Amino acid sequence: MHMRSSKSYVIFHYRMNTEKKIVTRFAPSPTGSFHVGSARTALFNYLFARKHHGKFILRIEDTDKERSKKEYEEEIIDSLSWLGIDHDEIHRQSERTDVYKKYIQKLIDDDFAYISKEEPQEEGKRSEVIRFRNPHKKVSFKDLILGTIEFDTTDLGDFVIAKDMDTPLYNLTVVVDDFELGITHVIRGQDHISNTPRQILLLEAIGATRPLYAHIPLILASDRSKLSKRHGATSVLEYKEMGYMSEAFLNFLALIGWNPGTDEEIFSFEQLIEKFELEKVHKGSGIFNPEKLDWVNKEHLKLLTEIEIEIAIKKVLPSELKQIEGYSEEIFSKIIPIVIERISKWSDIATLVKEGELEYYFTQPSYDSAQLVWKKSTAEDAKKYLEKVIELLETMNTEDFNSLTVKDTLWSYAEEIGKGDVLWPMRVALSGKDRSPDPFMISEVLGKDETIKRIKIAIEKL
RNA sequence: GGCCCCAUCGUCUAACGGUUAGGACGUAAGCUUUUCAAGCUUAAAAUCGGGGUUCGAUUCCCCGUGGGGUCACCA
Repeated sequence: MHMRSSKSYVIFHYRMNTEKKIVTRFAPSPTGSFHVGSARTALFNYLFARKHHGKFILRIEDTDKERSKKEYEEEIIDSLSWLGIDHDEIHRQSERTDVYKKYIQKLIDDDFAYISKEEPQEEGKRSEVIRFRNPHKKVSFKDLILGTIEFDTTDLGDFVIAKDMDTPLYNLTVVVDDFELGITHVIRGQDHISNTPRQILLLEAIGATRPLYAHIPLILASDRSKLSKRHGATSVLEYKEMGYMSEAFLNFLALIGWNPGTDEEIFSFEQLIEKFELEKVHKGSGIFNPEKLDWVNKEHLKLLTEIEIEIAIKKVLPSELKQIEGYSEEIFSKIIPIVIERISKWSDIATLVKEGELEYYFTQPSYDSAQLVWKKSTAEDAKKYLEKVIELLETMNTEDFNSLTVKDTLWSYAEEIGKGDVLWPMRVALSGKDRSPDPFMISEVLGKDETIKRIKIAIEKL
């Protein structure tokens, strides 16, 4: 955006100075695992607040004493902390009963609410609750994402706002807290749209200013249904355990329902804050696509420096790796570049180890002698070629033995005989695998002596 | 079912009312120093349907259809 005239510049500054500070909140209830959808809601609230140098509040909505669990609250905190979404304030609704009580009393005093005698139809229901006196009017609000939404609140009836003076319910606590905490923007999932008219009625009754609403699209499973356990991992911590990078995970989440309008897709957390715009958030829900997550994660992986990789990788090394015969840190640090190229997330390392894809770097592989023979060449040929390979390798300097020099040494011979005829048996001699990195890279890791030793073993087998 | 919301490739998405409807993931094919991985190139793949408005609709309006949300003394 360019300033077109001094006039708009003035207006811009005027607004900067007079607009009140933006305050957003993320208000999860600790009644279950911390979901990826919740993470995205938290992210958008965070991004918006940070971008505008506002405040981001975490509010634990634990008014339901039966369903709320401390362990779930801890999961929320842990998840957000892994994601790097830090809050400026934290509040627990269970600790604010007195505040709500005051408002309930006022509502009753002002005749906006009343104590209602009930005939309990179900077990556990009370014979007396506090209901809001519905004014039966039309309510409309301008959603920042969806535009104007209108409801006829008559359909809502006299909804219950508290079970008793000390047991307020969701709609009441939300309205009171958003007001008392000075929330300017309520950014939440579209599943809350139908709560909005109730909350508007309530906030008008308590004389609260109305916040701006932004209902963000939902994240759906691949069959367009609600994301649930049967679709695979739904909790944020599961993704942490699967070895995704938090920054990549956030990047991926942000892209469901939002994009900066350019072709760029890979963003750091800082870039996300810088580029995020509520106005660019979509209306329609999006599907959680795990393949794209893998790709985004891999892109972030590629951006890491060698040191970062080394630190990260050491944290996730499976214990099985160290149990491999011949394991050494020295060899392992040599294969890090090879490993990085073949994974998209940290847990893939464990898979590589489990599938024996790393073992041969540390220890002599076992394999069937038939594997050593490339296509139509014979065992005798393979033997002959390998003997020549050794002869060539012997001429090399131990200090100067790396994938490039090995390649230089062997290349013309391989081309002369046939690349597959020479390189395939060499590669199998070193790895024992039908599939692996090329023989030059493996040679570099193994070093001259071990390379020659393994080829000799192969020759014995032929 | 009532109320509310939504609708571009399989998926995530771009496109002042004028584009050969663009990009990315995934898929397929090919290339690159044997295999695998990575990389590169190419391909297939979309404006839900019907009416308007307009010289011209992906874009604006209406009606269908489809999908989703929500209808608690849960949040």
